[in-house]
Amino acid sequence: MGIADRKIREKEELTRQILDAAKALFIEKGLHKTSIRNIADRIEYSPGIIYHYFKDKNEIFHAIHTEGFIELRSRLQVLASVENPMERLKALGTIYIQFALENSDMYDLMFIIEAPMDYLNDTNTPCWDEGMSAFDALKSTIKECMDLGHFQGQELEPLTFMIWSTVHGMVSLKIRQRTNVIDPEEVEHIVDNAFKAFKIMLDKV
Amino acid sequence: MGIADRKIREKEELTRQILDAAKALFIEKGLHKTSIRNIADRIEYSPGIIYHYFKDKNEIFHAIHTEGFIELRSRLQVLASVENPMERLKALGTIYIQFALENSDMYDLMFIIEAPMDYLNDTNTPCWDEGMSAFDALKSTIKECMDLGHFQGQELEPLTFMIWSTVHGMVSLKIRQRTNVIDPEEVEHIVDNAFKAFKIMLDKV
DNA sequence: TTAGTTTTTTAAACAGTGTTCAATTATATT
DNA sequence: AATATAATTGAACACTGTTTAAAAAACTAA
Repeated sequence: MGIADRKIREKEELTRQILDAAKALFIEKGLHKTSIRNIADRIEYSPGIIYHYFKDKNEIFHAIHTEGFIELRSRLQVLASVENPMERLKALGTIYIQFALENSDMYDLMFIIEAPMDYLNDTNTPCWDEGMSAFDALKSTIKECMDLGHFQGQELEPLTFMIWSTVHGMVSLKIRQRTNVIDPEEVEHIVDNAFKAFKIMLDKV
Repeated sequence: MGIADRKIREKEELTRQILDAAKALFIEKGLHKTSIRNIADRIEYSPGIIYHYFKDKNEIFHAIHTEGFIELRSRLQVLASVENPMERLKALGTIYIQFALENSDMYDLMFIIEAPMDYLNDTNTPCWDEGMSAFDALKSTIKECMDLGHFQGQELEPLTFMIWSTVHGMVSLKIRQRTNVIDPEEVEHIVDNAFKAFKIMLDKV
């Protein structure tokens, strides 16, 4: 059935249009100032149509959050060539921070706002797959470090969560404008310097 | 003028009523589900009245955020009796985390949501005083640690921001439901264990 | 080509949001 | 008691996410 195929294709195309419009508006106007009507306006459809393609706004947020993880994963691909696990761990942090600060709205969506997690709760999805696989990737790198004798006296999972928390903490304080505790001229480089401080620490233990 | 005094007192009383109602609703319904009309309903006034006491919703958020800092500061008072700065630093982290998890809506208000920072921007307030003084308190404890020979090769400010980021990262990932990357049964204690991992690290450097 | 069926899309409505402001009510002063 | 001042309200405005009956479009079969 060629017609049925085309219909499926058309449905997918509109789904993409909605997500692309939403994504573009997130960057242009910010996450909070993007409404369903804004998205509908941009794709030149009535607002109602969106609810035939997505359950609610949270599902749109979740879908884009998933695409953010795909982008992050692809950025982390280059780490495969880094042999030394300690070097790889540090490079992972650098890429993570870079991703967060270059795509702060996307990072916000992935790791700060409630919407994508609310979607998981609403649909009774027990696991946050995207988060889990990212966490596992970090965990396995840290495991390799431990196998080489680093981080002695530490447990793998708490340590992994702690390291993730450190970089998340830095970028989320920056994104949510809590870095104004420091000299405004220095703010630009504070995250960089703080991450350097963290790398110094990691090397010592 | 007794009448003028009473008028001032009455104005202060209504201001307090508004803030108390808002605070109570934040805890009962959550930050996001509390509206100006909810607050007005609770104090049995019309919604319009609130705008004679506060510029906008952000100012209410900011005012309560300030009270959160007073509460946090008072909790940190006990640290004065801890002589050893390393012990004090670790105890500071413990109290900070406890405060955050016991008053997650208040923590959200203080360190995650945009509203109080938006208020500072709207009113052209250059400094985030509450954040700065909390940061300075942390900084001076870490300075004492460094004077005793800890954290060699580190710069004070980046290190301070890094340590803050670590605890902030842990609690904010928890508060915004990103801890579901771990076995649900372990989630309860993950922040505790991660902070233990951090303390082990601090002791080694 | 026409008639009937199915799918897609819309417009309007609902209940809510923050905010503003003219009109009203209450209080204080002369 | 009349006037001036301050406090409070209610309705309106321009939004928000979401639902749904109705209209439009597309497809199928005679």
